[in-house]
Amino acid sequence: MKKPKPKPADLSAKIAKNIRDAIISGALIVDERLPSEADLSEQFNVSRPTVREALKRLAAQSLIRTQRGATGGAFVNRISFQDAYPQQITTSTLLLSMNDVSFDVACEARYTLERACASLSAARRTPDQLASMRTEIFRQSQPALSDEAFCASDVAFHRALVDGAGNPVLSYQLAGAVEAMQPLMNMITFTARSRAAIIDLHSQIADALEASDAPRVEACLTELERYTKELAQN
Amino acid sequence: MKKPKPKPADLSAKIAKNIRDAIISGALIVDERLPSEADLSEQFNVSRPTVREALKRLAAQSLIRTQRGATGGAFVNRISFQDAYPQQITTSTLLLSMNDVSFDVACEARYTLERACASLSAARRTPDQLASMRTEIFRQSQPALSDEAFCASDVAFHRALVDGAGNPVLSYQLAGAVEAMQPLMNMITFTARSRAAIIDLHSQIADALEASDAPRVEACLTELERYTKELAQN
DNA sequence: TTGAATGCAAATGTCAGACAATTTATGCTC
DNA sequence: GAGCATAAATTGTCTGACATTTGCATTCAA
Repeated sequence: MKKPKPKPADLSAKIAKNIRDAIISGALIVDERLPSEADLSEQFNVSRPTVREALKRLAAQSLIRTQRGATGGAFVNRISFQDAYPQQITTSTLLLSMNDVSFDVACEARYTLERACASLSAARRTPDQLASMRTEIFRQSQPALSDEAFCASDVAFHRALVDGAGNPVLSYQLAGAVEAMQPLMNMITFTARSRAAIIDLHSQIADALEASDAPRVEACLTELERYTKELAQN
Repeated sequence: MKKPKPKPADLSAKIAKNIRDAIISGALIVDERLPSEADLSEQFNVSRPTVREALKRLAAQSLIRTQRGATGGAFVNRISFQDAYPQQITTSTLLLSMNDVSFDVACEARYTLERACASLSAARRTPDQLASMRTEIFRQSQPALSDEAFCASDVAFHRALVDGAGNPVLSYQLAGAVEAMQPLMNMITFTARSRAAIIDLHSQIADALEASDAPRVEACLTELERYTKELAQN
């Protein structure tokens, strides 16, 4: 009655949750070494394989890392933004492909978030980031570029724009939204004319960022959103 | 020479990557059943415990689910937004706490993203979502509320605002940014006066959303960001 | 005395086989 | 035909063992 359906979690899941909670709460701090697998199996009263399954779950989330040898063991991992990117992107990509998210909805989310970065990026973008954008624009102008490579360059351009905001938290959150769109974008075939239109908007964005003209960046992004949706309908 | 440092991944990690790639590429489709653990151990030429470690890694990412019994096995999971929320929040929270992200940077990211939702939410928020916000505002006005409960209600209010945009992708991406801030917010002590100021802004936001006045929502959020940062400095 | 080689110990990685628990399908009985 | 018992398939867990890696202490030689 008290538990009508809350599934009776497996032992390895319970143990993983136990350790995960300890990490989140701060009871286990970064780089701290967990007890050995043998010790853990004794503490939790389970066998070593079960403990290992639990540790692998945590390793899959980058919460711990393991090291062999005499002073080895499992250590609480300092999750870096770099560690978190691939997972974030994988999850976002699968969310879009598995849940019948329409192109328009995904596109709207992406450009809405990106516009949010516009004013910060206009104020803070570094010369380096501007140069990255110009490089990608040049790459996109090569007619021999495949559609996929064009999309990849498009992603790189927009990531440089986002990184221009100089806020790592923002960059991380946006990575999922921007990169997860790529498989959807890959389904579009770009004509020479549509490429030219996109490149033109990219150039305007780069110019506006260089001039610290945030409203114009936002306007270009809005136009880019509209144009992308239009392309996707054909 | 070809591999200066690429770590020699463990067998269970290799197998997990193998299956994960198959899922991402679409070679394995949603709800498809993987071979049994015995079959997999034969296919990959490893023992069953090793296969199981690999499957647990995938289960930790919600890529598969397992079921016992005669017709049981491991099935490709349809990742729902609901599945992805907790992971997204856990990762975001740890990223903030483990990487010395300053309160200001996290706060800026959060409110920048939230402002991005303002115009959509002003146009689309449902009466239900407005009611949720009013409910949270009322809750926040109870003087007996603990600081932690006040923060939790604050999160609920802002999530209703974000959900008002009616874009699940946006809601998902924002969840990480908003919820991950909570541990940082919990370190603030709210005086009666600061609570009143926050509640007043919340009310203004709800009013502006009801009136579909997007610019005013954005202005209030900006003021709320400024005020929150000010509180954090004391 | 110093340095390098060696061996030991501790820990994770892997394997093999067995049994338990759970769920479905099957076949038997009435 | 319905209901019940049984069997089969599959994951969950345990036990024990061996392989591999790594750090450290010890030992031996220069």
